[in-house]
Amino acid sequence: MTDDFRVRYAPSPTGYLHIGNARTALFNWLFARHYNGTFVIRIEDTDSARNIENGEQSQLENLKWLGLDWDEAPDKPGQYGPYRQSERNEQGIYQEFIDELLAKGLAYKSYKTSEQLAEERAAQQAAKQAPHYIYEYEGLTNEEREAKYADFEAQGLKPVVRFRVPEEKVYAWDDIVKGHIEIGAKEVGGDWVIQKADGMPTYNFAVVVDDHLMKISHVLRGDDHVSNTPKQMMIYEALGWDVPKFGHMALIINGATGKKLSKRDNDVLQFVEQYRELGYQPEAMDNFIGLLGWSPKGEDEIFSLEEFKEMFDEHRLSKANAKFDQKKLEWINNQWIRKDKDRIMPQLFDQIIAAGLISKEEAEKRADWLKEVIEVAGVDGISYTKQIVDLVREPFFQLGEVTDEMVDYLTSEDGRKVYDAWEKAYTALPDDADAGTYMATIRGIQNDLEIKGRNLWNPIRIATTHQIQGPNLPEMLVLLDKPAVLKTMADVKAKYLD
RNA sequence: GGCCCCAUGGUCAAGUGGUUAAGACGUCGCGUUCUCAGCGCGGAAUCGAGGGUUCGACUCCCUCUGGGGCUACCA
Repeated sequence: MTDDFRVRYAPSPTGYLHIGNARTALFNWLFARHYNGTFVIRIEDTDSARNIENGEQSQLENLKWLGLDWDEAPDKPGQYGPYRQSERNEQGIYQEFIDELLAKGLAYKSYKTSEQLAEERAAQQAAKQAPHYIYEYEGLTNEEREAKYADFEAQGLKPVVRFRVPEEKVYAWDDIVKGHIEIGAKEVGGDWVIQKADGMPTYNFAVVVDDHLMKISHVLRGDDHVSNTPKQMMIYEALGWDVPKFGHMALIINGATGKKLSKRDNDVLQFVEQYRELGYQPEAMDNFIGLLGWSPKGEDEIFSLEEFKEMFDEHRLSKANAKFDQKKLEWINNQWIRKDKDRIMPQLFDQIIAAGLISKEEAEKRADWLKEVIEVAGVDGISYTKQIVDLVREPFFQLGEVTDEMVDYLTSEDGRKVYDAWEKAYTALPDDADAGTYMATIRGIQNDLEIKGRNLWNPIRIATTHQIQGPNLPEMLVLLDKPAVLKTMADVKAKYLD
């Protein structure tokens, strides 16, 4: 580890780990690990009203699940702690710098009520002006201003602290992903709040203080922070601090709405947790997310975290927003599921057990059989492990309905002939016949009756499994219990053929 | 409205002045096969539009159009 590269992921515990956050975390991790730097996690919990119960814990847990680790965090204190802003605030870390700005006259106390602010804003909008904070102490001396403060205090008003924006300045930086960007100070909307009435610092202020104190060298974050950057640069400047390098990554877009992926979009699964429950693999999530807004040199698409780490190059970060492509995620997960079946098998067992198709004990007892069932049922076609349930249910655990179409196959002239021949042949076969034997038996019927294709296979398939389509029939027959199949056949015969 | 960013097929994207414009997902077709899945093969973009610059532009510049982000005592 070197101190040259110190990056951080700074979530606020207002919800569970979101795909967009996971991506920010992943790229920061990649950046840190690729350059042998330090990866810091800082919790930005300055909005107590929005913090949720298990937000922090759940986010960290899901980050771990994704295979990310960190060097400094609330649960792993380093030398720049604490790592929660609420705790840092309690220690007066922000207050110190707020006082400094106040003393230097670079910030001031403002007592305007939210009603006043709303009025001002409404008036400006009505006049077709951009909303812009109106400085209330224009032309006053320090003493006069202090006197006003005292007045307001006497009225019982609580102040916020606003930063006095140097309107004439222009802030510019060379963005790691977007290149040169410059934004005039007057565009930030006027003097902005650095400390709320409840004493908490605001995001744009705390982030600067913390990034500086934690010696963060590179800030990789979402595009949506571009317009915050000038605000933050003002603080660095006012406090005489060096500015870190910024990199603003393109956003992940909801394909349906075309907008930034939002927690309120119900048409897309938003949270890592949800994918985890469906049986997506962490490797697949990393793989997919790592390819959203970033591309490797070659033509391969399947990469492990370790490979991403080796290849990582911040210059290959994309500038354009990327739509979230669920289909591609499914394909990538399929690739990871198939990559190492033995590793996935326990998860598949769990899904089948959870669905109530088999008990845990029974699954263990018949593990070899269940493994075969999973394989034959078509595990190679699933997108996530939970899908295996629907694949194995019929005919291995339950029988489906016999549809009209199936009855037609069964009761046709060919169907009846095939059924009789099959019943005779199958009954005569040993209980442990293998797939080759079943295949040969069916081929034999084909030769004898000169019936082939669907007219041959469907009646047998339907009589034994109640299915008209499914995995290879001979392979299924090997896995099905012969007495049960005979019973199924007898029932079908009694109901439709007699 | 203002400011900022972006623009190669449905999607993710490679490509940094001269290429038959990679690859992947998805999709369509064909093949394998009783069917499904899988697998194999194949089809589909002239690079948002219009101007420039250049012997030559997907690649550079400008304008337009389109999309996105921000515009809180949220982060």
